[in-house]
Amino acid sequence: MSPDTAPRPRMTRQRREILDALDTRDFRSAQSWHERLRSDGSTVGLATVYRALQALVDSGDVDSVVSESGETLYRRCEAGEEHHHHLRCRVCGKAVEIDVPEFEEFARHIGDAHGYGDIRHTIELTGVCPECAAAGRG
Amino acid sequence: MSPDTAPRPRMTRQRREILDALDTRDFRSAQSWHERLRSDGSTVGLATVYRALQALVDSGDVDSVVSESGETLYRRCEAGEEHHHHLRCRVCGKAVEIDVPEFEEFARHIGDAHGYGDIRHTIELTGVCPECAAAGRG
DNA sequence: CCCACTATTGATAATGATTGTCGAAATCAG
DNA sequence: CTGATTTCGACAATCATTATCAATAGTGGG
Ligand SMILES: [Zn+2]
Ligand SMILES: [Zn+2]
Ligand SMILES: [Zn+2]
Ligand SMILES: [Zn+2]
Repeated sequence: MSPDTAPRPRMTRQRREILDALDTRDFRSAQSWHERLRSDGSTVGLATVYRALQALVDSGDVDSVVSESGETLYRRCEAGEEHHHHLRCRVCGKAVEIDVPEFEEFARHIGDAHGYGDIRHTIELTGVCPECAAAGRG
Repeated sequence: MSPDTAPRPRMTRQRREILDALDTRDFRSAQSWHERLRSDGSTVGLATVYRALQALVDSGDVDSVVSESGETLYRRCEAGEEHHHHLRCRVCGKAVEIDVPEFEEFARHIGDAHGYGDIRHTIELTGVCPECAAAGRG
């Protein structure tokens, strides 16, 4: 019942650094982003990176996918909040955004046909990017 | 250099029990299958359940998917080794097999267009099944 | 500019799923 | 039946992620 004043987030040095690091276009784990930040001179803590990434996912500024091994990978996307999917390199994480026009409607139909509600879908393509293939990392 | 004789797996009481338990049609975590086995009177160990499920996935007899939370879920499918996808209840795990006709070819095209090789794809639909919705578990 | 009030940080402990270890028990070919 | 090997299972170890909590640092007012 309390007015519940919106708690506006503070702009801290750590959050600036994390946003800056996310400037690239790869899917990486929280730990990987943390390593990169540290190697770039930041002293940000791991827990802070996890918290910031989670917040960014919630606000729609960052996309996350769960890898085959169960790790969560994060990436700042070009499409903003718009719904889209990815073709991601399994080796280096580099991703391009794709869309699957026919599928969005198809998913709803399938759900209806089986009486399932609140349908969500996951579509991810993975492969080995040209660079990784050339480097024999495939 | 050694002939490397194919080591055929032994049929143990535990493996029989696990295969029997998997007779149902839900996606469940290894821990969940283990609980069910124990509550049905089995004394099988958790590690054994993990090992058996992994082996069954490798042999193509069981499907696995990684849930949103990163848990791996297992299910014996009707389609055998054939490639297919699922519509799964996020609450109880019940799943139906679906196919996504045009997508298989589409995936390859997208991969080629971006120079990515060894393309794999994941398509999973999740929702709340009629039973779970009726029970207010949605 | 200084203070007080909190949100945030970060080192570390805790959690939870999964995998590794290793002596004991069980399978199965001979 | 018997011995060589596989498999079991209790438990420790690992790995990603989350919770703790005292210390630190934005922010808004004076
Ligand atoms: Zn790559
Ligand atoms: Zn979509
Ligand atoms: Zn259900
Ligand atoms: Zn497919």
